[in-house]
Order: sequence, then C-alpha cells, then structure tokens
Amino acid sequence: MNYNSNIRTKSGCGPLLAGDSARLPALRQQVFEHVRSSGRAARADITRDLNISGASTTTLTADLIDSGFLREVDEPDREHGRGRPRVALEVVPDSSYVIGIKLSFRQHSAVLCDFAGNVLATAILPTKNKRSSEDVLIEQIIALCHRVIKAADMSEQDIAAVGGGIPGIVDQASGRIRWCSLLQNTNVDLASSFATKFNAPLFLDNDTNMLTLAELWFGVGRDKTDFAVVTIENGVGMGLVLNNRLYRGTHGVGLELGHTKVQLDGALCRCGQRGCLEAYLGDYALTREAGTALDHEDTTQKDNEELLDLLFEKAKAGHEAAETIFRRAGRYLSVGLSNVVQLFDPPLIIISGDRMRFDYFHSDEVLAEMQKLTLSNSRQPCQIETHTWDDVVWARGATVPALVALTDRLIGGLGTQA
Amino acid sequence: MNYNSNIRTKSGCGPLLAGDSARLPALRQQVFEHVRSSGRAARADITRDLNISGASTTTLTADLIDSGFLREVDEPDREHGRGRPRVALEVVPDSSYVIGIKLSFRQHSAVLCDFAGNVLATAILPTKNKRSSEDVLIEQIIALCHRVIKAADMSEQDIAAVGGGIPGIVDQASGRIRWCSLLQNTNVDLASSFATKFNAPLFLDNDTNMLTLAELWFGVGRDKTDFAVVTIENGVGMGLVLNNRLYRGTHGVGLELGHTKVQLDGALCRCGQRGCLEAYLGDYALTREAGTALDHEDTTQKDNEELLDLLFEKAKAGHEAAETIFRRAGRYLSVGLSNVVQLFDPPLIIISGDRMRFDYFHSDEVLAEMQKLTLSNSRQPCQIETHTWDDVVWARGATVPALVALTDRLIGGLGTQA
DNA sequence: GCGATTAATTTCAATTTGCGAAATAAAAAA
DNA sequence: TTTTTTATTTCGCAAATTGAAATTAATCGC
Repeated sequence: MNYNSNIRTKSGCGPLLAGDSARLPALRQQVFEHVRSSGRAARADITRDLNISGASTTTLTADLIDSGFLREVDEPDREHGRGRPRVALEVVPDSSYVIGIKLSFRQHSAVLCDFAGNVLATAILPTKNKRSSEDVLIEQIIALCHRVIKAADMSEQDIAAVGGGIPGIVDQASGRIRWCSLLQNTNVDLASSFATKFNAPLFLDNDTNMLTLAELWFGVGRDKTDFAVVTIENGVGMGLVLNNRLYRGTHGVGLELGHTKVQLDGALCRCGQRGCLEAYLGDYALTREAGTALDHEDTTQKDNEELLDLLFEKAKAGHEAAETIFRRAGRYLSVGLSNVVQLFDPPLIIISGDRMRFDYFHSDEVLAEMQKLTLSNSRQPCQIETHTWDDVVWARGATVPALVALTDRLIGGLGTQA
Repeated sequence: MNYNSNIRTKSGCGPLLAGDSARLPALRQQVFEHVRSSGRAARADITRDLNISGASTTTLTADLIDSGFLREVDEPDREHGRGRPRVALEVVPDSSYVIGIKLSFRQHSAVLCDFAGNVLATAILPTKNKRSSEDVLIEQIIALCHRVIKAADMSEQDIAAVGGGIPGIVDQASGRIRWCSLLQNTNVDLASSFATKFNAPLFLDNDTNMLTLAELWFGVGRDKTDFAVVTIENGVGMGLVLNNRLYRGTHGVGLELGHTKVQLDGALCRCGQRGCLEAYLGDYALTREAGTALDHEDTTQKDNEELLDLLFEKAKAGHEAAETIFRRAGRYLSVGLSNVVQLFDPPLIIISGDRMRFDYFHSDEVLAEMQKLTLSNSRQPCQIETHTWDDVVWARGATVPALVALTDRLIGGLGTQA
C-alpha cells in the first residue's frame, strides 16, 4: 500500500507539475549574474535593475566581494552630474576558468574563458574526415584542451569545467551521446569517460544549441527573450530561445528544421523522406545536380567540398544552370524561414553556419521572398540577421553550460537554466 | 555585415533583461494553487510536493483557511496505514465566481465556474451569421452573461471576472481587439467598453489560446509542461504551451499553422499566398472543389456549411471525387502536423475544432502518414489526441485568465502566468 | 484493551532575507 | 563655503521559513 499517494478524489483544475518549475536563484546569484551580464554595474544600477532595496545591494555585493567574485573598479566614472559618484563593480575574471569546444569533421575548436566570459585563448585541432571510436575522440578532446590551456599559459588544474558541442543527438542532462556523426558507436557516455581522464566535468550538448547559447550570451540575442537560430551546415538545424531559456524539445533531438516538409512528394532527402527542406539546401542536394549542370570532366574527381565551391564559382560567373541550383535552394530557404515565422512569431531569426558563405542564401531576394511568404497581419516584419560561421563562436557557446554550472556551484544553490 | 559585432569585448556576457522575468508567487499562493490543481491535498502532500517545511504548511494553510479560501474536508480518509490520518484540504468553491465565453459566428457560448473551477451553468446565445458593430457585440456578450448567471441562479454582483475568447487578433495585455472576424471595425477596445456596462472586468484573448488553456487547466495537457494544440475550424490555428505557460509569440498574432507553406506555389489561399496549409484544409478549400466533384444541381443553392456536409456525406457513401478532396486534405494535415513535430518536438499534440467531425482528418491513415513523415531518430513518436469540438470547452478555457487574475488579486501579489 | 509504533500536524524558538528610514559620503552647483 | 544632489551604508525591524521537539490520532501486536 502506498501511503504517500495524494488524496485525490476530486481531480481539481490547473496545471500539475507546477512545483518543479525552477525556483529563482538566490538574490546573491542574481546580483552576480547581473554584474556579469552588464559587464560593469554600480550598486545603484543593481538596485534599480533588480528592483531590490539599496540596503540589500550593499549587503549582497559586500558578501560577493568578500568571497572574491566581484570587485570595485578603480577607474573613476567618466562622467556624472551632481552627487556622490557611483562605483562600478565587475566580476573578478580570474577566479575560475572554463573551456568550450566544438567538435566537427574538419577540425575541433576550443576557447578558454575566464569567469567573466572573456576569451583568453583559442586553439584548433585539425582532424581527418572520418568517424572515429570513442577512445580516439576522447583523446582528441583532451589533446585539444591541453592545447588551449597551453596557449593560455595555464595548467589543467586551473580549469573548472568544460562544455562541448557535437553534431549529433545528445541527452544533455546525462551527457550521453545517442548518436553522433563523428562516432562509430551509438549511445556513448562521453562525459563519464572524460571525467576519468581530465580534472573537470564535461557538459555536452548538440552543437546548434551551443550556437544558440552563444547568441544568447554573447551575441544579438542578449537583449531578446525569444529568438530563433537557423544553422545551415551539412544539415539544416534550428535552436530556439523562449523566455530567455534554450528550448530543447522533449527528446533533445534538436529542432529539425531541415526535415520539415516544404513540398509534398518533393526531392529525395538523405533521411529517406521526400520534400524535406534539407533535400533542397543540403550540400548533397546542391552537388547531386552539379553533375548535370556542369561539364562532366569538371565534376568527376572532386570531393564534395570542392565541387560545391566550383558550383558556386560558376554560378557567380554567370553559369545559368549552376545559378538555378542556388536560386532554387534560396527560394526554399525562404519558405523554411517563413514557416518558422508563422509558427513561432519570433522577433528575430539569426541565420548562421558554414553554407552562408554562399551569398545566394542571404541575398535580399531570399529575405524579400520570405517576407512575402509571411502573413503580415499588420505585424512588424521579423528581423533577420546573418552571422559569421566562425567555429570559435560555436566553441564560445559551449562555454555557457560550463559557466552556468560553475556559477550555480560557486555562488548559488538553485540553478538558473541556460 | 560586421562579423565581430556579436562579440562585445567589455560589455559583459549572458542574457540581459533577466531581472524582469516574473518572480514566483508567494508561497501562500503556491499552496492555494497546489490544492486547487490537486482537487484535494493534505498538508503532508503539500509539504512534499512543494518541497517546503511542515511548519510553513501549517502556517500557510491556517492563514488560507482563516481567509476563507481553503477548508478541511470532513469525509475521513478511506484508507491509511498506521499513524495519524491526513486531513485533506480543498478550495472553498463558492468564495468567487467567474464566467468564460467563446464568441463565434453561429453562436456565443458561456460557462459559469466557481473558484475551484467547477462548472455551475452553461448558456448559449445563437447569433446571425454576419459581422456586427462593437455595440451590438457588447450587448450580445452582456446578454449572454446574464443568461448564464440566471441559469446558475445568481446575480451580476456575484461575478468577479469574465474571460472571453474571440476569433481574431487580440492584444491580450490591453484587451484591445486588433481585428476580429465578428466585428465590422478594427482596433476595438472591447474590454473597456465592457467595463462600463458590467460589474466585472473582461479579459480577452484569441480563441485558440483559450482552447489551449482549457487543455492545460482541465484537459490532457495538465500533466505536460509542453504541448501543442491544433485547431481546425474555419482556419487552421495553433496554441503552444511551453514550460507550463501559454506561449503567445511576439506579436500576439497567434501561431499561424494554417499559413505555413506545405507546397511551394501550391493552391491559392484566401490570404493571397499559395501553398498554405489552410488552402488545402480550410472550408473554402474543400467547397471550392465541390462544384467540380458533385452534380451541379446539388451544389448551387446551398451555403458553405451545407455544402461541406453534403460533400462529406457523399464521400462516406463512396463518391470517389468527393473522397479525394478529403483524402488530400488529410494528407496535407499530416504534413502540417509532422512539421510541428519536427520543429517543436512536443510530447503531445491535441487536435481539435469543429472540422474534426470529418473523420478523414483523424483517421489512422492521417496519423500513420504523419509518423512516416517524421524523422524518428530513435525517438518515441509524438502522442496525438483528437478532442471534442464542443464550444463549452472553449468557453471553459476562457475562464482561465479570469481565474488567474482573480487568484492573483485575492490571494497573492505577484502573478503566476497563465 | 494496552502499550508500542507510526505518521500527520502543530508549536516554538531561531534564522535568514530583505526592507525602510535615517545617516553618512562624495561630488557638483550656487 | 554652503547647498544640493546622488550613492552608499548603517541600523533596527518585520516577514518568511525552517528545524527540532512536542502533540495528536490512528494502527498493530499481544
């Protein structure tokens, strides 16, 4: 008999499970996070922005300063009116350090950040373009970490946490990799293996999520509570921030914009379906028509990457067939984006990823077409930004879970969600 | 494009605007809401579920009982093991009452609920099928309210708040109607007008949102933190619950599933675009092909609604052309649903709305096709439920904002979000 | 029926959190 | 220099919560 079962004769109304919704972090942690996100903030700013009393601010900042997490900035306030000048506070950057890494086929990238989020060093580890075993991948990650640590002239002991973004499906809570295009095996507990060989915990997530976090923490997403990030690399992915939090979906499979259907019974996708957006935008989608569009001898002995570049070059030079390929892809991108706008109504979409170097994908035409495809019920058009595809940005996003975990551990009890 | 613009060197890192995210309601209110959502709960349950101390539970419940919001249930606990038996608490239902209404073309519906969410009475006001002026609509609403009040044998003074769902675009915060298919004018401040003629405030929102709230508060959505509701009525709409909250999008325009594109350059939609989902599923989409499919004399002097029913009847009787129309619509519905799954990855989609009476829209074929169209990366398939299209359910959803506002006012200071 | 046991609830004395008001500090303006 | 203005600190105080112990109300084993 279960004596703990609730007495539930009548079933009531209203959402269940409300209790688990994370409590707000303690004020102390909020103050710290506010200073970190502001870069610099005077006590008066904190009082105003967090809507707390000045007395509390004094107490809390004094505590944080004593603990060595904050400090006063000497540099006098540049300009002020009357009254006692405000004293800016800032995060003591060298109280902790974290590493963020992005794993991909061509190369792994890493950044080393201090506790204030400043990048202290970056490193790159070129890799061979094939799937590897878990052991090899771990070795590569550790080699990469050591490389970036060395670049920053530090030691492994200085690193408090590591975050990593991988192309694949991760159960972010457990750190278990369900599937990853870099790995031969599935269902790999990379985080645990890492923990046995390195002096800091590893937090893993899907790489698109990491890029989305990069935009939320360091990019244009900082002042938005909701936005979407669309990535066009080998596949087409999406990350979503809702209410200042990364939304991961139920299965943590990632939000598969690339496999939404834009054409019933359309082009064949490598997932086996027809009409997926990716079947028009993915690299294989572009290159499989290259053979038809270009002279045969041009296409035979090139690898995919070279072929893509050739195709792009031809298109830019005015080769009509080649241009059609890109134009069509751009048109379907418009459809995909307009669907995102219709379904989510975000104020901002950030488009990123390696393939955005093909300007057909961010031409005015694509954007205009997208706006045209979107119901404009007197709404302001959704803002679209195109961002760099620099791997370091992705790696920097990977520092976010590490910073969040670290902050929770050092400063607060209950967590902010990333 | 400035590629480094997203890395601001000295301005800090992390999301800005974090401070404004609503504080949690006071524990007192959490206790009340937990009891209401449980139907009944003993103090020991509250202590466990809310993760607070028993001492607090005693204090808070005593306070709520004193204030007349909760009471102990006499009825002894049916079964318990050793130890002092727990005493169940429940909401005092008749401390306040609210009305919820759904406005539509054929009829307006209303329910009257007590503070515990129990439906005490319902009422319906048939209307003529045309757009009306603001004054007429207000009169109808007030007439409807009085009708449901009378049905419950109460008086206007007993009603503490009214919630309303309308087919249109509402700025839910201000109560201003940007556009509504029932109204001749746009930009109508219905809530203010109502306040001058009725003794309780009116909270307005889009009707799809109200249905979504109904599922969150009274339906299968209660134990999910995230789910989607798809409505098929005249148009195709969507409501989304993320993290136990209704997500409204930036512009509050509603999430326009009906105007996502499922076919580039596809069928013409009444929005002027081509290839919208609604252009295959909307009533006009079905009826415009009826003339071609059926004998001419059958179709001429019927109105849309009759024509639809005739078409459905013929299809069920085996009329091939008629059947194709529904089958195709069902197929596109599959595409739309699978796109929702790919983009949001919700654990549950609830399909509702008047048109679901056509079983072609919830046949096994549609669901099977949808699952087939969805990447199944080892994920469990998204659960799909088809629900009744009863107007009372919508109206009941409309009580939610009223109940929430009331609870905030009576019991807590700061609000839970609906 | 009677003590032992168990679980729910209450009591009570801290403790912690955060605030308002007044005091103090540091600058510009008069 | 004095006044004004703004930032920060000081100092109780009030409210919110909690842990530990006490109390209550039931069952169990004999």
